[in-house]
Amino acid sequence: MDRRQRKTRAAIYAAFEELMAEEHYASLTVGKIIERADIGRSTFYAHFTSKDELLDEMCTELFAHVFEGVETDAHTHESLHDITLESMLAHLLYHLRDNHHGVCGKLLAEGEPHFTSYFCARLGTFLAPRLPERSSWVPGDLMQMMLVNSFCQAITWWHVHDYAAAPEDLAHWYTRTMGWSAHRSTSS
Amino acid sequence: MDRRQRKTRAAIYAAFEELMAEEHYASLTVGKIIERADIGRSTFYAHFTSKDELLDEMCTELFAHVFEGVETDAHTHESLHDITLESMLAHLLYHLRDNHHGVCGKLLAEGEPHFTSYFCARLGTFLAPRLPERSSWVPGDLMQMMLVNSFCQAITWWHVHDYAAAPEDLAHWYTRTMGWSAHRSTSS
DNA sequence: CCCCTAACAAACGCAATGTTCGATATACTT
DNA sequence: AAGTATATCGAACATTGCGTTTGTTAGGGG
Repeated sequence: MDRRQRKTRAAIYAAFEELMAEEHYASLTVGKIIERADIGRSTFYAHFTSKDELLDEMCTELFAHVFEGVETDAHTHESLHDITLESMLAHLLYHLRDNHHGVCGKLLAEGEPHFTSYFCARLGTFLAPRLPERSSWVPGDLMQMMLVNSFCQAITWWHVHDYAAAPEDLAHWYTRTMGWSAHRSTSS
Repeated sequence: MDRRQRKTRAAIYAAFEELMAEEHYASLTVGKIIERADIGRSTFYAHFTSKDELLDEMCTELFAHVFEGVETDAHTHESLHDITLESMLAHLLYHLRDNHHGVCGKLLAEGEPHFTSYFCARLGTFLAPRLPERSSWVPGDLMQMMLVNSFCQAITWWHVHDYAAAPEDLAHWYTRTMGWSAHRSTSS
């Protein structure tokens, strides 16, 4: 890729992250982004069609880091047979807190619909194979929606409380509330 | 109140509900509302400062009907000692489905942040005194957030599936998933 | 070195917001 | 029934943000 393109892309990303730390995503405008990034209006639109697309692209990267990071960490730091769902979730929470200044928690807390649905979808595919067997008389998709979203709520709560609790505690509270504290992860 | 005011107010409400049934709340504009209501622009702003305020006002009315309806129904239709949390929730679901063509489910499904937080808050005050005692080592507000939001997810799921399931079933699935199916309501 | 193309600035049309103002019509009051 | 108050109208206005277009400039890659 052209060096100029890389530069402006980086500038946009940097401005975007700065601004997200300063105000709500909903109140961001393309005008603010290009001002902060110090680029021309038409240049922005040469790279992204909207601020939502910018967010999408950032999510793709971010989720790749976070979720893949969790998988590798889980296999590295613990004996394979000690991987519980709870410890996986604790790992995930570490990554969510430390990546990009907890932007995931922030966006969830803001209730940003785009982001929330995107994040829930990704979290769903991550959790689905790891969930314990549940009573078969509850529709699976309903069950998954509730479980995934409860975890999002936990993240939101964590963010609102400035990440004061330990990730392990939060993971424990979540798994306990959902009724499978000591379950062993079903995936390798 | 002046008859003229009542009339325009009613026209605005009617137009608003019609339009909400036709498209997403987010895509509504003041222009569409006044066109449908057939009133002048300045007239709208004489009554509401924005479409969000219109929604807020509608929520206040709607929630009053729904939640109060549930309370009176519960006391009317069942012997006092047979009131379980699950049956309360089933009642609530009946009201949510039948009031204003399931507008609550629609707005929850659209992930409208304003509405969702408003609804969750109201649902929280409704559920809080009725929840079973839970393990004290999970922060109470976190627990409530997860429980309340899971119920919202259940409503969303129901809406997406065109309210095909019976309210009793949904309430049962929810209480089972949250781990207190047969609990007796703690409030009278 | 030269061509290619990304970036730029400025301006545009568009859509939606929320406000203002004088004229008109409608409702309460007596 | 007449008179007064006021709600509505409608048209215009400034403002903000969007997304696009244009010709020009500056920089990178072959």
